[in-house]
Amino acid sequence: MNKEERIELADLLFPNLENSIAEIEKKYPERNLPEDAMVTRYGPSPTGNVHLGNLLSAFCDMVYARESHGVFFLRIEDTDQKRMIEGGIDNITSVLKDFDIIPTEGYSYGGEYGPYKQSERTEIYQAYIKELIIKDLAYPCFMSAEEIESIRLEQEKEKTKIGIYGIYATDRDLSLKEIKEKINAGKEYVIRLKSPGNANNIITFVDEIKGKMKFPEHNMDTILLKKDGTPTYHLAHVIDDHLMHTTHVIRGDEWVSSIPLHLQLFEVLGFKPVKYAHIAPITIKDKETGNTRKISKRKDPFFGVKYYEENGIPIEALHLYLATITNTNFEEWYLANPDKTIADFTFTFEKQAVGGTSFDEEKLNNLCKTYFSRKKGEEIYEETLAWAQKHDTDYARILEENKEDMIRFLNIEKDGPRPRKDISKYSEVKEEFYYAIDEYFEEENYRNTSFDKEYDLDLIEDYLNSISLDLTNEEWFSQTKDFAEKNGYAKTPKEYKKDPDSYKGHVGDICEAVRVILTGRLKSPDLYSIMKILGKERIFKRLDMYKKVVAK
RNA sequence: GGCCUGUUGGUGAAGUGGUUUAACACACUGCCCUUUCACGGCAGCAUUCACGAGUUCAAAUCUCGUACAGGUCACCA
Repeated sequence: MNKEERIELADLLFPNLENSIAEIEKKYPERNLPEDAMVTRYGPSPTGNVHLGNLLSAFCDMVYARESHGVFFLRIEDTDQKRMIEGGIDNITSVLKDFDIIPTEGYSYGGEYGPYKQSERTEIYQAYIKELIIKDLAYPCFMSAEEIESIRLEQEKEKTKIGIYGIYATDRDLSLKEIKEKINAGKEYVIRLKSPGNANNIITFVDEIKGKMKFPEHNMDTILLKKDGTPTYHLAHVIDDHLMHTTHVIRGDEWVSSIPLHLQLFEVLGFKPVKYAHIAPITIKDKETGNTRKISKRKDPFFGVKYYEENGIPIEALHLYLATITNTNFEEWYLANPDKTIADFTFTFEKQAVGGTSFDEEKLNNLCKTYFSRKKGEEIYEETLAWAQKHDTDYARILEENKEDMIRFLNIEKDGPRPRKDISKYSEVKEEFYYAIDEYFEEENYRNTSFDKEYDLDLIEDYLNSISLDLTNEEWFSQTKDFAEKNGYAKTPKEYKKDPDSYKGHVGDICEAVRVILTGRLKSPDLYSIMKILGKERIFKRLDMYKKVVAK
């Protein structure tokens, strides 16, 4: 085909395009940003639930754009209408919102570089395809699924590379006449790239994360436009990221193998290529096989984003975990800087893992504890309440009714430099502080306490009568020791251990009895703080309850 | 099978040719602190970096081979 014929073909295939390439390009001017600013994008396809890996890549997009004062936009990649699921798009936007990963631009956020939904951009892709046909870099291909399948079988047998290329690309050099005949006969077709590559050439490429890589040049006549006129991911990616002036495409490792194709498309279309940063997959040990593998939506519902929400893992703690996966030096920095947040950290591609990253639940758990330990009681209260309103409305009611008490309980031992780390999830607050709520405490009625140990309840009653609740912690403990001594108990466990026969016990035994009576358990945060919050009236009420239970 | 990428302790990992007798964190164990539990402190936990060969005065770090693992090879993204 000569150029005139190709123009005729292009017009025949795409007769009614509204805008020329020149007009399209005009609508997407350079962005007015500082020189080093990164423009990143999250491009989910609304075909299922969002999982941890998706979240990680969106998180990376966000932090890199934020720290370089760039742009992070959301683009819905819905070119495959068949796989769309109902509510898929809304699900994506709401998950991003819930997880506090907020684009600065894009679908549902607005911006000048839209539309940010690929299904609304079909004509744009077609305009570029039309150009490629004129330039002899794309062609209509009429091969049927059966033909392609038989070629594949043959290639498998011959042990050659699988795909449509070279001699297998039978429709590559059809004449205009032949094409017209096929179209008139009602044959359906796709548009394929007329790949100018030679697989014997080696191309080198530098990934922002993985570093230098070598590949054979791309030589497949990859499908660019599907039978229904919509683009494949590859075409849409290259055109959109060109027009939207994306500087860095941060995406999953699974895309590495299409780098040669994408690079070739940038070249063929005359675009400046983006920089790529391929994130190592989050992996998990498969329970059945014992092998490490990438997390999957189907096999690991656990890694669906809902899990975190439902179990009350704080979003910020999850961010912390994503940050430790993103940059291997983050965790150490965070621990060394107790007063700083993620936004103060500078992420770099160099510090990003190259191989797979195993999901470590223990680590997440620990990060959550650190997160809670750094929060004030008020904050924990508010966040827990917000969570409970969604997932445990009964507890939300209780929290609201006991707001002041709860905050005081949550603040116990928060003043010092070494805060407690006993909560890792919102859902644990209820269990950890059930004794803070009279209603629960009465219900529980020492259910989890074993009564094999007998306490001198008269003595404890005397003690509780004698102790004032207006003391400092030091004064209280010193008085408690005095009380212990007066009543035949050792002042310290050490003294007791030296000469157990001379004492009935030691001060710790008295504290233990009080602790069991007031909280129903052997372990608790600072006892005197609890006593102060409860007040005398509730203290004696609990003592009476305890007596009744023991009497049974 | 082709192509690409990995492989460091119980776990996540730092490490880019020589102050590495391999950081840090999690987990675990022991001790200390202590009214309990946490928190915190100290100590222990890889004489060795999948294996084999090579380059070098010097290798976890560079090269090659082997094994294993992961990814990918759709009119899905």
